[in-house]
Amino acid sequence: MRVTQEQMRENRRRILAAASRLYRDKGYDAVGVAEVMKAAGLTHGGFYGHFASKEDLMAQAIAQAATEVAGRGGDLPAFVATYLSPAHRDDAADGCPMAALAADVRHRPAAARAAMTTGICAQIDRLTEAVPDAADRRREAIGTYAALIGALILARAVDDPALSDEILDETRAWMAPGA
Amino acid sequence: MRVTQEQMRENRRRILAAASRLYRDKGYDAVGVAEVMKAAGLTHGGFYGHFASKEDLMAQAIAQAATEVAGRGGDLPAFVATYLSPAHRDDAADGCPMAALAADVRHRPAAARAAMTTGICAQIDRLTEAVPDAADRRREAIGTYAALIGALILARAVDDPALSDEILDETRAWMAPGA
DNA sequence: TGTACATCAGTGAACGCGCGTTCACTGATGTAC
DNA sequence: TGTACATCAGTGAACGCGCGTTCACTGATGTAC
Repeated sequence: MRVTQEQMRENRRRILAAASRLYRDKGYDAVGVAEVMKAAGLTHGGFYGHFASKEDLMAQAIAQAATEVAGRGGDLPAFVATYLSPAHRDDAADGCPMAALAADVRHRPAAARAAMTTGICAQIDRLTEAVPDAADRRREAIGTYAALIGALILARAVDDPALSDEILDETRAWMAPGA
Repeated sequence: MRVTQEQMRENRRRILAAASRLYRDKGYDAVGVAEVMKAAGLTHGGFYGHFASKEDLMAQAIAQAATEVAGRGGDLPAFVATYLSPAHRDDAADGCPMAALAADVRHRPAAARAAMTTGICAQIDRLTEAVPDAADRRREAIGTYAALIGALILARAVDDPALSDEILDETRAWMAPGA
């Protein structure tokens, strides 16, 4: 059943969006091609009309997610508070793709790593602009980014809710001693 | 071919050690039971005499790795420098199990998460003791730990060596402004 | 504008490979006498 | 101490399931006249 060219582009967009959500939620290895296609409202056979392989999908899903992250204005404390919120911790599917996938991308082929690198660069640049004028804005941005991602990963790994909350709260307090 | 009881315990130790190394190096999903057994010098059939399942092995491998992490004295700057060194980044197999596996453990069964939680708690406690006397030693320990793990994960994810080095160096400098 | 036909996005059955797991068997260990 | 035997850690072939990938087919789209 052939579909409109526009419908085909829309289908491709839905596949990427579904893959991005599922990968962040469950991890790359736990998500199959059939599951992604079903989430996009299609059957698995048509997958290879859009992507060369499952690895190709992952690289493109990361590339797309990396460009989506943008958007936040220059309010760094507000960004930090949102990033280290329980809501973000508990909703990885709609959250930061780097926190969810950066550790995994180490084991993936070059294309996925390249897409991840682009996203990390962009995020560091964005954070650098958000840092109040100071001598080492980029250093501040990198350190802050590392602490954000590390705290979110630790808070998600731990099975004790109180400890998880403590990691989020204390990391936030540690980064903004004045607040 | 039955072996000595002591040899059996030694074999079990070797399986756990091989699994711990392989998981840190390649990730849990990429390492098969047969590969672990081969690395331990055995054949795959004997695996289930030692462990109930692959998941059971992972939980026990994490539990063991978590207790091994100990050892560092109270020299926090030296620990940070070692942790954020290129050598540690490039040798995940022998490196920090939390940086390698914490993001992954979110998708694993309860036993693995519990073992990881124990390890993270222990590491935070150890860091807390290493922090010079201050009002919020535990806060400092948690924030430092988050930054260490986040920086190492980012440095390992990125495919640009210069950026990777920069992440390690700037995070270290950011955490110790006085040094 | 209307018609005939070639194109091709999507379908779903099938393939093949890898991996976790099982099991009959082996032969050295440990024990009872 | 030596012998006979039961135990059982390890072996390797085999099973079965899931998943990535392929492919013949369908039927709506887009195009040539």
